[in-house]
Amino acid sequence: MGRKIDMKKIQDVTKCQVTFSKRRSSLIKKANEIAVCCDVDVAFVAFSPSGRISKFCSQRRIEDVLRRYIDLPTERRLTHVTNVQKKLEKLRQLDHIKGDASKLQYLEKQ
Amino acid sequence: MGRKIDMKKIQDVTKCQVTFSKRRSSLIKKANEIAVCCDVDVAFVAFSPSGRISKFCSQRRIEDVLRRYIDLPTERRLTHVTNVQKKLEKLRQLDHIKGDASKLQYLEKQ
DNA sequence: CGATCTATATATAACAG
DNA sequence: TCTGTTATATATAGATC
Repeated sequence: MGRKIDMKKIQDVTKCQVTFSKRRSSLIKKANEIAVCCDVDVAFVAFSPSGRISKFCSQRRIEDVLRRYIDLPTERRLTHVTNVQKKLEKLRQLDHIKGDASKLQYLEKQ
Repeated sequence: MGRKIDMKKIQDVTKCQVTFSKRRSSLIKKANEIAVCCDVDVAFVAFSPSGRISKFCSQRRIEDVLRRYIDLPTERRLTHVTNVQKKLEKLRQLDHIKGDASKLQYLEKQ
């Protein structure tokens, strides 16, 4: 979408805020879509460095969904790490070695 | 993206699972992008009806991010409902008035 | 199920006002 | 900052294997 950007922190403060605002809207929109269409309870929370908080929840009380997760037995939580997150973690390790995020991400998709 | 679908629960079980799987991947990918590019801590949790759990967190321990939110004073949390969520809620009310069956599902969850 | 392909629908970076 | 436009990059429904 739009011109491609590197997978690294946006240094320009204004540009970073604009990007955050736009992407947050899209993210929440999609969270709502998956919640409705796939009938799942979804909760999303984001803390910005400046202390701002963004959240979305498909139910009335986000606390219930979040606590439902936190209250799970530890071993149950650990077994539910998604494959996608595993891939992301693998990517981070590669990034650390080669130091070029955008190139590695391209490789990861192959 | 792809052929448009209605904003209502996908009745076909197989189709619903496929859609959930695809959209979850995209959602987590975007959550990671906004976390990195905008330097924010993000947490995402989803409970499917069948009991499956999906999560993503930009930090090592998702519990920390979720609890960080839950532990906020109630009034602080309430003041941080995003404008997008407000719009979604307003949309639901309008939908209710118009009586579109597929949109009534929103209200049921409230 | 999971992967891949293709035609569309969306998302969005850069820009303009 | 906020809104709107536009050119591109992504996401994804449906189909097929």
